[in-house]
Amino acid sequence: MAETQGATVDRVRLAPFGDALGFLLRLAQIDSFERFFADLGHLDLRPGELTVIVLLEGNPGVRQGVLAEALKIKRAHMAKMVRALGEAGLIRREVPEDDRRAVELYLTEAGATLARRLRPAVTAHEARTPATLTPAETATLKRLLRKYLALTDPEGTTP
Amino acid sequence: MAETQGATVDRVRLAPFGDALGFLLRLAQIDSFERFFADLGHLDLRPGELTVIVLLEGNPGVRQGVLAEALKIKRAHMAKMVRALGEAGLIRREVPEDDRRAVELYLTEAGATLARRLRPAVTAHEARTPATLTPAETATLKRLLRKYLALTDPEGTTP
DNA sequence: CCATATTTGTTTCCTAGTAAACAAAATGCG
DNA sequence: CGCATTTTGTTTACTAGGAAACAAATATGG
Repeated sequence: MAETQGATVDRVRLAPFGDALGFLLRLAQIDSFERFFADLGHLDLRPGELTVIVLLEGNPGVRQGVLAEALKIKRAHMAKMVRALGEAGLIRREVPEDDRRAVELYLTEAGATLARRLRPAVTAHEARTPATLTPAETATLKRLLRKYLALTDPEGTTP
Repeated sequence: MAETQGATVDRVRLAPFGDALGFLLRLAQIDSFERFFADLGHLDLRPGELTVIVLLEGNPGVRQGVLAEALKIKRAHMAKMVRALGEAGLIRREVPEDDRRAVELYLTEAGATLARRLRPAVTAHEARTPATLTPAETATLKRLLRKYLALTDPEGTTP
């Protein structure tokens, strides 16, 4: 038995958090993260880095601050990922002529090769509906999350 | 202007992540976290600690491992919170006679006083529907999240 | 044109949480 | 009983990410 206290856990009264939206969202994100790893963990790349690599394929030359904002992570954190990906030889930083504060990001050859390898796995993962929801329910869930977030656009673009 | 590149952000092509469930969940959790802080930030207590204090009011003597499992955090992390809350004089650790590995948690007087002060704020926060969703939509969203998570029980108890 | 303010990215320190190795207690099986 | 296994909690080292202070470059208002 993995959990001696399995029976006891059932009796923790989670009120007033058990049905809170924030709590459900946290659990759902943990679960979704596990799904992500189950499908893509074999690629042994961190989720954030995988995201940047794949997005750079469709957005060559994007400024790292813009990418950070689109992904809702802070510039400070993006700077660290950019450094790591640069040291790994997967991306190239380029300072544009017209604004020498900025940094534009491009995939290196190695990065582009990796991106081509990642894309089908990512696409397959996205297409897979969670086992506990029907496709219609998944669509409704996504629609409500977008509405909650005041996003209107189901395409691959930021709001 | 806070964001010079605001216009540029709109043109980051987020495909294939822009409509991914995992991405939407991440954004939603960030938003929900901000809502939590907007309502409860003035209590200057960390969210995790607030959760433990309020839950201990309804679950006196719960074992810390059981509480960790119910909240889906690891025991290692719960151990740190327990130590911090103990040092702050808010909870008391008690080793039961019949199992001297275990630790049962109780609120101290100071902890109970704090819990009484927190409870109405938490209740009010939970009752508040997000501005972008109708109450019916919020209910549907929660129901779908519970189904996604394979939880059946909308009460304040773990599944 | 020049001083001031803002933007961009980086660094440093911090928080939340995980993973792995561990010790002590309890359980189980010969 | 006695030894191996499991459970419970802790410690240490790590990852993801944020906050604040900073420097360089650019924009702006006089």
